[in-house]
Amino acid sequence: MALSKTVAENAEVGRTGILDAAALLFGRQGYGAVSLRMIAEAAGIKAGSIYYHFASKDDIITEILDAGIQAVHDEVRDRVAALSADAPARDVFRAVLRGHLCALLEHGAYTSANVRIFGQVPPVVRDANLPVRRAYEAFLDNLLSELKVRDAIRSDVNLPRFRLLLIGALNATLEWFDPQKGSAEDLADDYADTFLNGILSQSGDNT
Amino acid sequence: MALSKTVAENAEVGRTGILDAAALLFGRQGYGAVSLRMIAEAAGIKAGSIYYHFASKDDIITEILDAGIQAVHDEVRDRVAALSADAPARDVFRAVLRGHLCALLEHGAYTSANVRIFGQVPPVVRDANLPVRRAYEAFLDNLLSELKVRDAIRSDVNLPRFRLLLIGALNATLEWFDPQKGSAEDLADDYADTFLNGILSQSGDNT
DNA sequence: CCCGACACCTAACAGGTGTTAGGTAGGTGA
DNA sequence: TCACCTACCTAACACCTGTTAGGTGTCGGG
Repeated sequence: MALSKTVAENAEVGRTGILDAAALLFGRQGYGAVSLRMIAEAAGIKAGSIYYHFASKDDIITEILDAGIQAVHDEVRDRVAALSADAPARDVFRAVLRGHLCALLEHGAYTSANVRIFGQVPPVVRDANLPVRRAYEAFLDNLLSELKVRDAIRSDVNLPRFRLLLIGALNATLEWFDPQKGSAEDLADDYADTFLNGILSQSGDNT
Repeated sequence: MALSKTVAENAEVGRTGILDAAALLFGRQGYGAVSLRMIAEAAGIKAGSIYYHFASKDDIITEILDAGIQAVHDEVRDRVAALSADAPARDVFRAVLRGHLCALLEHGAYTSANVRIFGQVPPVVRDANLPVRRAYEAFLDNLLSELKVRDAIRSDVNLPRFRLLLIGALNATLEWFDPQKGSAEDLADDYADTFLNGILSQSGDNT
């Protein structure tokens, strides 16, 4: 009875439970600061049992990193795909920002872990994550250059550099974003306006 | 002779050498991943000797965090102060971005350590860093609101939020910036143009 | 020539690290 | 009923952690 319930719980937890717990801890405390014993405790098991599901600590983090990027990529792709083919450039740009920010800020233990610890993970782990990362970057670059071809984006904008600026600004939001002070979608729309229009007065004052 | 040379080296190193080595390592590998023995080795001494200069690991990191913010604050303040009082808004904005990026990207072991590990440091350390951090933020807010009063920035721009967007985008550059592919000043000017003017075509296409 | 002071050293402490070998309880299919 | 598989467990491994106590050599001042 008590035991069968335990089994049922673990059946729901298991491998996924370990990943969830690890993603949360890595994102909050950094890669080197989180031990397998912390992860195990958060997942409700003992440290040694992790090795039934994963070959090493690096193995766990590799999987988390990939899932983090993929979640954002999927969310952005779906939102853009939901638009009609001739949607205004402003709407496409908004969909990108909304997808990225919602995935990052609202259901993103894996995503925020990726943003926070990618820079401090062993080189072999970072290299393993690069293909998924590059795929998302290429997807964004394609989207942006399509807008440029449509003449919606100024021709003098350096697109790869703007993509870096954009992703950097978006990812940085998880350092201060508070869902109680406004939704991720509102934030995305506000950011979109800033990026599209700039902050300079139309009057062109420069005194 | 050999010994006196060692002493001379240590006189130059000592406390500062420990801080320099620690800042570099913390920035690269994260707070929890860097041990006192690593710092000691990088500084050319033994782990126990660190306690002659610092009371604890937290003590070291606290000092690094403060110095990191202060370096950026000083650089930006000096560059803005060097402008004439009636300098065009565009020049003021450029000076801010140049100062921040140069401090961050060109001589910033402390600064980049701050950006990378502030989020993963023990709460007590983070709290100790908040006053210096808030001072820089307030300085930037003042600068920006001055530009707004001068009618250079559109009235519908949410300044505190734009400041977060700006700092986030600037800080993110150290994840990819390569000094061999262009100077920090050029990057700053490019970013400034993007923020001021936006990326949208003047023609206002939205098809 | 001796006295501190300075800046380091060694050796050890209790506890934490990733990882492994071997054991065990409960459910499944024959 | 039996064997097997899954998903965990315990105990230990060698090593690394922040930190401390006490020792050592070199220096400038009296």
